[in-house]
Amino acid sequence: MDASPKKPLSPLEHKVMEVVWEQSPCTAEQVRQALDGDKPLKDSTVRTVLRRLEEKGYVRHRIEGRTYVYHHRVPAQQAALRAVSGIVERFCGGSVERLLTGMVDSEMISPDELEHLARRIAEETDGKWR
Amino acid sequence: MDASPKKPLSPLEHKVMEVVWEQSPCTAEQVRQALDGDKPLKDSTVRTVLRRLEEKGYVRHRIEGRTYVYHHRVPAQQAALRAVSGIVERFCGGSVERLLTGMVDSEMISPDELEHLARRIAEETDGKWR
DNA sequence: CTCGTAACGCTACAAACTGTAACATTAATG
DNA sequence: CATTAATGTTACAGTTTGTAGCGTTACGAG
Repeated sequence: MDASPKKPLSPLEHKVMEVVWEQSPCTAEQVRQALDGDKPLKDSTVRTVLRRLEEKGYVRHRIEGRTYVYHHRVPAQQAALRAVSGIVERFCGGSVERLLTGMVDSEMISPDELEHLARRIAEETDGKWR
Repeated sequence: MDASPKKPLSPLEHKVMEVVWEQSPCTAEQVRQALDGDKPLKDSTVRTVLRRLEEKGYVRHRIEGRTYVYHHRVPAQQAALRAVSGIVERFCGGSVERLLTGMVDSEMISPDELEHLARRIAEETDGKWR
């Protein structure tokens, strides 16, 4: 089977994915509209990107009537994790600790908050598993 | 001023950066040797990559005698954090919590370990500041 | 049944990025 | 001054990205 996608997303692909993640099942046209902003893309452009995303394994489509309805294959969070673990791997020599320390140092999160979250998560999973 | 680099690194650039991060100040030749493995690169190749890395703001060089000595401009950890925060931003809607939850769910780190680290980090920073 | 139209398929293409490198220049050094 | 170690300059093919045009086709309106 084709494992989860590992290829990185280009900026535009990313924007498209954001829409897909948010709108769950959606058509190319919906994506196009969601993205229109300052620079409206041609529908063919959007469809190309979606096709590439499908090739990369990020989305899949089903046919409804004669319309392609796309939906993501991997949840945003999973994609994020994959990306993060890649980063941790490459930049921090695989040390999650160093990453967390860094997140605190750089004030991405406060020590307190981190501890809080950690505890909560521990509790939750604890309840769930044991 | 040129803010810290935001451009992503290509695979090869990344490998080079790893060497630079590890060997601190180093020459192109040193990098080349560190990378030689199965596929030795020409020195000009390495120098090109280093130059590009300098353009991207990841390294800087000083001249020693007539040799370029490179050193990183941003520590590996900082680069990692920058990357991670970008990810959290884009994939998780800025929620660090969701990221952590995900890291636990995906077993990147166990709940216990996370709690442990969190506590230690909290203590450390606490001790450092107050 | 005929047409306009909505949707998709296929193909293209220039710009930027990557990996890789050859060749030119230049400044110490013996 | 010739050799050589280092850098400067330039190139180039392959891939990725952003963007899109054009062709085909199945429906629904008339």
